[in-house]
Formats: sequence, C-alpha cells, structure tokens
Amino acid sequence: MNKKFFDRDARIVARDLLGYEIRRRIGPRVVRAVITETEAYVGPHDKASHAHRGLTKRTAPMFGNPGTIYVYLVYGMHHCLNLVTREKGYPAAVLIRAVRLLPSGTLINGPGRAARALSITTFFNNKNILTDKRLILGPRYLTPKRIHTTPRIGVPYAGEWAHKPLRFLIE
DNA sequence: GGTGCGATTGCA
DNA sequence: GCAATCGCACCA
Repeated sequence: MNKKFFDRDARIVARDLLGYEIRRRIGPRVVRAVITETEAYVGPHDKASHAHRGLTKRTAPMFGNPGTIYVYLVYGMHHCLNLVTREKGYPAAVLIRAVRLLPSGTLINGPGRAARALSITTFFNNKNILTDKRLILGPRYLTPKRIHTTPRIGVPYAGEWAHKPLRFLIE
C-alpha cells in the first residue's frame, strides 16, 4: 500500500478498498477488520460532498495528501471515517461504511458503528493512514467476486448526485 | 453573536 | 416515527 493507491479517482479507490484489511492498534491490542462497504465522494462538484462548499476548517483534511484520514462528527454523536484520495489540493474521499471484524467475521454495518468498532475519533483527523502507527491498511484479505453498486445513503439534498451509483458493497 | 442542521443510530 | 447532541457553516 502506497501513496499511488490513494492518488486516484475516489470511485476507483472505493472499489479497490473492498476486501482490504484495516488494522487499529490500541497499545498492545490490534483490532482487525475487512472493509466491505464504501462510498466515493468524488470532488468539489459532487453536491453530496462536504467539500462542495469549498475549503473550510472542517473540510481541510479532504484537500490533503493522498491517504489523509478525514474524521468528522455527525449528529453530534457518531464519527465517520474517510480516506482522502487524489492529489493534494483536490478534495475527494472514500467513506468506510461497513467492515467485518476478524477473525469472528461479525458484520459491522453503518459508518458510525464501523468507526466505533475501530475506536476511531477525531484524534485521527488529518493524520495519514500511510504513516500512522495506530491505523493502517493491512494486506488484501479477499478478492471480491462481485461488487454491488447503489446510490449513496443519506444524501437526498445532493440533487442528481444523490442518485449516482457511488456506494460499493461486497457479500 | 445567533441559528440550523447533518455522509446516523437506537429505541418507542 | 423520532429524539439524541454538538461542531461548524453561514448569516448578521
């Protein structure tokens, strides 16, 4: 896993991340999970993206280097984990919406639950998954046979962008 | 300085 | 069906 992996269109990265292992190190303990659902937020023209309104304090991480971790708080209580794609200065990211814990295989559905399962808070905001010791991508755990595609969840305000097939799932 | 709401979740 | 709960974008 390297910078080039993330320096690509968010749609490509969102599909490629499916089946990869993500590891959260908490002291001596490691939480392992397989990414099973993602969404792509493709650029500043994407009306569903936080970056649609431009560079703000909140969205600054989305304009960062490939592999930058973007964590935000929604509804005052849930954290959402995103990985920034494309070159520095171009805001795009992939939202991690679901994972399967290893080795149990327990499915953790929903971005808030997935972030919580990995103990992700805003501590990780603006860090980089390529260099951080506490959150890393592991090896590919499986190669998806079939990738299902649907519109993204919870973005009815995004006009035409609400319908675009930018949510990706396996199993 | 004030206001409104969200890339959600859990419970009635 | 709806309350929870807060950082921040936006307006004044």
